[in-house]
Amino acid sequence: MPVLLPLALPAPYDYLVPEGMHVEPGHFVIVPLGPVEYLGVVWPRPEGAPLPKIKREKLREIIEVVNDVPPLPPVSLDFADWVARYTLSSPGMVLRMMMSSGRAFAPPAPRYGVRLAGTAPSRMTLARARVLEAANNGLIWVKSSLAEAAGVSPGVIDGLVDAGTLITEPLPDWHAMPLDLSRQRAKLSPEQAEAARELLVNTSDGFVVSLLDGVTGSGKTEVYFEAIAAALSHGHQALVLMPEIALTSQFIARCEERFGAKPAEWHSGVSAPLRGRVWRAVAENKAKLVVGARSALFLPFPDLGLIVVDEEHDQGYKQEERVAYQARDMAVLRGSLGGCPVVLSSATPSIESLVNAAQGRYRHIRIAERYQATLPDIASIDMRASPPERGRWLSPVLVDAVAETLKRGEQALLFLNRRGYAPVTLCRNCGFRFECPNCSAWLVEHRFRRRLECHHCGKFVPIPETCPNCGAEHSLVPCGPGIERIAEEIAERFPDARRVLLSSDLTPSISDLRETLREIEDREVDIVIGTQLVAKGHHFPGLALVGVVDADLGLAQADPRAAERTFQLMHQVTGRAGREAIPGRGLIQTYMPEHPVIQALVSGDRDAFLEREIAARKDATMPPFGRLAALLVTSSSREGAEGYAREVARAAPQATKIQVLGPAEAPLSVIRGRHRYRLLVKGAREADLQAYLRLWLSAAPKPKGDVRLVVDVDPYSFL
DNA sequence: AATTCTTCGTTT
DNA sequence: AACGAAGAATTC
Repeated sequence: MPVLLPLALPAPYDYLVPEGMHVEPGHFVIVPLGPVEYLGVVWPRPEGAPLPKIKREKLREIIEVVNDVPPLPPVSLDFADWVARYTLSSPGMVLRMMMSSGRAFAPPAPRYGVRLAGTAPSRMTLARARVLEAANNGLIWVKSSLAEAAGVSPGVIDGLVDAGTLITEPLPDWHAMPLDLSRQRAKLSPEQAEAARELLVNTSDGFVVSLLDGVTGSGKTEVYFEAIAAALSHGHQALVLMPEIALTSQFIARCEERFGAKPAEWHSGVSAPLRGRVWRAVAENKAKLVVGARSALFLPFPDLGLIVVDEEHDQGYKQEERVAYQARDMAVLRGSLGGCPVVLSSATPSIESLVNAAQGRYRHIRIAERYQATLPDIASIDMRASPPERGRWLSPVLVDAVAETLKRGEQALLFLNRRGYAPVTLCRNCGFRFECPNCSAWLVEHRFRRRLECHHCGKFVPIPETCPNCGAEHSLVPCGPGIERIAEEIAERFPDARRVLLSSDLTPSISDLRETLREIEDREVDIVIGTQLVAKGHHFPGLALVGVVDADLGLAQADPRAAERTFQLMHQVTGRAGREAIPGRGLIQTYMPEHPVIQALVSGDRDAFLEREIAARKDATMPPFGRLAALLVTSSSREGAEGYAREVARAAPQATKIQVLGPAEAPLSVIRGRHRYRLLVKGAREADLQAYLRLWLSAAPKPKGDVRLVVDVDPYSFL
């Protein structure tokens, strides 16, 4: 029997099944490998596949079947093979992603909760009465959640346990979510109702991809909730993928409102024991609704009836390290293998998805109207015509708009997609610039943490007093703005406003971030200053003005998706303004107001911009009209990386519809002390890129020494 | 991933 | 000759 191990091996290994043992594909088994034992999964042998070519006497026996873990469903095995073939990674590494919950394979630690026993405590207090009332439903409660529900401290619960009023009982492994599908759904506008009707048709019969394309604030979530409700009511499981899991608290609250129960969460912030329980609950078909980051796609759903990819355009869906995959695309693959409908939702769909919709592969559902609100009025600020004062970064036009907004008692948001205080620090005396010793990048000043940081390797040094090059004192000057510097300028200009700075490096825990977001929602803040974080799908009801500090930042990159990305980001962040009763306004600071991206944002003519962008992609046969793969060669020595990259390039086979570009030194030529060279493979849409790459890599010499080669199919980063 | 095998250079 | 470290090869 083939057994796949969660290791970087090229294929499953064969094992003998001992007399009396019964195994099926998907079963977890313990097998010997060399001198050690591993947990692996019995794998199906593809039809017509050659029997093992190794000598029969070399085969060893399976040690045992792990029966207390539910087996991987057949669709998961199929999915793992497909993902491995598509990404050119080893199937074992994909299996590792599927098994990444570790704890699921240890017998689950018994957990205890408390239940009301009936006997009243001899001493009754107000707090105890509240607990009794909350626990009156006869259910078993987790201690901490009972304390929270009753609004008392955990000590009160322990006191009642000692008094015998509450008794300790084992908790079930998973609270089968008491889904309430009979709930009154939110009132849908006629346009939403029509979109929901269309979506329900699309998602009622097996694999179909729907692109739910609705302007920010059009209520896409309510629309796809209808499809989720339908899948759940048929008894299927449903999965919602989100790009930024830190920002899902609002979504979870809405799920609770709509379905009467919290969905299972799956992301890096979930504790290891809970991940184990979620994994098992998914495999046992007990967890019916899962919300998660891209890795949730690899959970062992036995009966998945719907996949929703929210904010499908988001770059966060692309995993770069280890197995390089695009979760949005793999979601479509998972849907097709499982015969399950897929919904891609966005206010600014990716060019890839729009082209797929236009060519009929996806069904396009558009919602043009905002629900109970109008779209924000967007204008650009020509920084050449109304420049900021020296050493400042906000144009007088934007400052006035913020002042006006505050006067009306409304909220303003300033967006700059650059962490830290200043991107470069230099010496006024000798011109020295602080550079990372391990990377070809400047050190970014983080004034809040009083240090210079490298954003690529994490190295940091305290901000020195004197120039390390010429020794001059007080000669170091920060150059250019980061988000902390904008916060400083805002603090100087609006000292009385309540301000909050949101940046991924300043908000350590997910719960802190959620708390801050709640404060903003509850209007405890007047001005929000933030990076990327604030652009992503969070709804602030009091927000009237969004100011983009530097719209040109993303346009400078030599990246085929730079324009698309900038448009999406600007559109998303300005779309935060003006919901519900407040009309919104977006102001975009730029030195090139005539740029098509800025023009498209200001005029609101998305379609004209997209048409141009699509035509440009088509001309250059860039994705989705052509296919790309990137090869990255790294080594601690420049010569080693360059030399091997050239050898690999020389081994490239001839093919009519595929060309190889490079090698070229990567734009970020050194990261973490490793020199980087890139090769780009460009193929026609119909070309079998994976077959070509496999042929090529088998013909290429093996990397020697510390040289590494990684393949990235459908790359999104060109650095 | 973990272990063993191979190679090469150094030490006694 | 013996030892040890580093890198390559193997595991079914």
